[in-house]
Amino acid sequence: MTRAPRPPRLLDVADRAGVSIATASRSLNGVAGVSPAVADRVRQVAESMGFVPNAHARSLAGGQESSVGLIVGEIGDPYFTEIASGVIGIAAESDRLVQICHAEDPETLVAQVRLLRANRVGAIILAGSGMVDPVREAAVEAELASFLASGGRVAAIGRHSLAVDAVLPDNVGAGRAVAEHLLALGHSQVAVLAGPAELNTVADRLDGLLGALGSARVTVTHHPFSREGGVSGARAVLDATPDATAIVALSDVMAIGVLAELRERGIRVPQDVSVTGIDDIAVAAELSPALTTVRLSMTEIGAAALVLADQEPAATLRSEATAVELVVRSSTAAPRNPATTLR
Amino acid sequence: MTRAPRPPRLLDVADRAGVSIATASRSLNGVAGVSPAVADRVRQVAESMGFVPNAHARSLAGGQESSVGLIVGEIGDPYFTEIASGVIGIAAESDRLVQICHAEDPETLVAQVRLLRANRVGAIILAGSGMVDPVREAAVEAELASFLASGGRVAAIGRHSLAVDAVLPDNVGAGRAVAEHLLALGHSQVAVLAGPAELNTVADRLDGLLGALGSARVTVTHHPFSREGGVSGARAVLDATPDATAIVALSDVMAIGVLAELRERGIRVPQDVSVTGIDDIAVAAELSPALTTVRLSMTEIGAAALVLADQEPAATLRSEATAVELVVRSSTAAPRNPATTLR
DNA sequence: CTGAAAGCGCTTACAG
DNA sequence: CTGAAAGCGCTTACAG
Repeated sequence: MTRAPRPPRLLDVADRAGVSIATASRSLNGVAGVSPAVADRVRQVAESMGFVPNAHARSLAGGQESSVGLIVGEIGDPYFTEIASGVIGIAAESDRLVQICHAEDPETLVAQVRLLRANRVGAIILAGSGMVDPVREAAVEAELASFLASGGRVAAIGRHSLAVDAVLPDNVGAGRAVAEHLLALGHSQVAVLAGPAELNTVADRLDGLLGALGSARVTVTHHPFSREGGVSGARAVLDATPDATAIVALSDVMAIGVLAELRERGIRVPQDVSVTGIDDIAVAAELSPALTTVRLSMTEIGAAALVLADQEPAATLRSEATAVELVVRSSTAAPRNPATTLR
Repeated sequence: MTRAPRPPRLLDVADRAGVSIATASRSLNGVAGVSPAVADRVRQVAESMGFVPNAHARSLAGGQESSVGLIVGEIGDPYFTEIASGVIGIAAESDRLVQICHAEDPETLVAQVRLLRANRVGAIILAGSGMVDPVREAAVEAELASFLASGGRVAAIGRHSLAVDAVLPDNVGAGRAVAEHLLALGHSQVAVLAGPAELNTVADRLDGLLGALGSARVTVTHHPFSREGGVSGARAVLDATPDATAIVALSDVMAIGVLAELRERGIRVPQDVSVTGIDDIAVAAELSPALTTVRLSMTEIGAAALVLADQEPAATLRSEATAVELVVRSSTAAPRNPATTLR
């Protein structure tokens, strides 16, 4: 390997092609007003030299912003993975890179938005759930306002108190769909494993669920929105409310933990107890038993969020509601004989 | 919202603080040689103005490169998701953003490396498998050589013909571990569902497998490295070699498809046929039945790759081999009575 | 310890 | 159609 030669600059291309740097720039960017012959030659020279325009210089000089920032809770979580896949798909269509970062709480969120701003991304997609308490989002709000004010685009996924465009999966409807399904099956003893109460997503799903569950006897406990949260939630239910005939996890990932814990204890699903999730992540159909859940279509939602952010800003905030669909698989059935308990 | 005011610049901060732009820069970057009092004041002013340094200008002016580029096959594939999680974790420790892009073939790979170069990332992590045929990687090789020559860092995951540092999961050992497990169980009719033959990962896993399987009767067919590949592979096996007592998928994602197809047909695992995967993705333990597989620890490997790329370039290429571990779960057992077939 | 100035690699009015 | 020049927002020798 030779001594670190810097990559060729536009100037090098222009020299080699025998034109000015301005003409070279125009040729490479396909700006009108360059004779086709010259433009062609410049392009060939650039190609032959392996010229890659410096995106930083381009952005500094006022060229179009390109990349998109995506903030997720944790990319390893299938919910966020699918959103990321949708966002990356749309971004790739216009050769844009997606810069991904993690943020689980409002404080980290602010820091990540700043980092994305420092990198002058053209758009930011907020994939994490909003907080029920708007005060906790005030700092984020301010940071995003500055970004928007300087021409940035933002789209959130899910309800936020933030004044930004948003794609809104019908979380209330998802909760309701689960409730109606369980009611139709005849369940009246339902244990709900909710995620953190401070999240909008949880609040909405819970609203839909409790609103529709009506007369059924219901207990709600809160746990982390993770497999481990599902495991500990299942344990809590087994201890405190062993007469439950259905365990409702407010996310598929939690449901995975519930199924694991029940399997561990030899409790059969759905014969002894029914289990449901929400999200319909890709593996939901492959679980044991296959999980009854509600499809939110996160990949599509991720894609929709970037499409929304790419649109010209409107005078008024846009929000795009997306439909959900109950997917009945093998983890739910009519309740067992009410006389028995899980203990 | 007011008329798009541009974000504050370093100059604005300097003015407000009553110092030169040079001093402001030094203060904010913690460069030695500024009186503590002045530095403090500048930092406070910057904070109060919501100043976010322009990463592009900083990079252009010769400041440290920051972000890292990650090229995966498809972020929705758990194998890549886990790698991404590891990379993002390490990057976040030093406030770096990870720019993720997709590339499934060498041509796209070249384009993505260019895009990453244009964005002047400091390091590129190549997560996709290398190609058996080095000719197909020639263009990538050239592109990476330019990047390396201009001071970029690169680390590949898995064996490539590329002259770059690499973290090498023991794919040969993984194949061998599966073979030995099956042999110990008494299987002698093994159907192997391999991924695309052109991938190094597949070639290595196959080498280890076939080398150890020795006398056993083995058939090998190639399918896409996906759930669908597993489904069609299982169908092919059922049609062509119904006397197989074990189906070896060369990746967990394919194994998911195999399990789904067998379940569909009412073929019991492991009573009628044993099934194995490789990778040990997070959901492997939650499948029905829980999948016997080989743990590669992709999250750790992703992290190790960035750590490797972050090290000072060495005179000689570095490669870091990582260990694999057989994880026996419920999808394997001794073969059924040899007289029966899957049909 | 501090500042004036050059320069990073582009784009884009402004002239011609 | 083409070019000279200014400027984007920083960092870093170079002086003092």
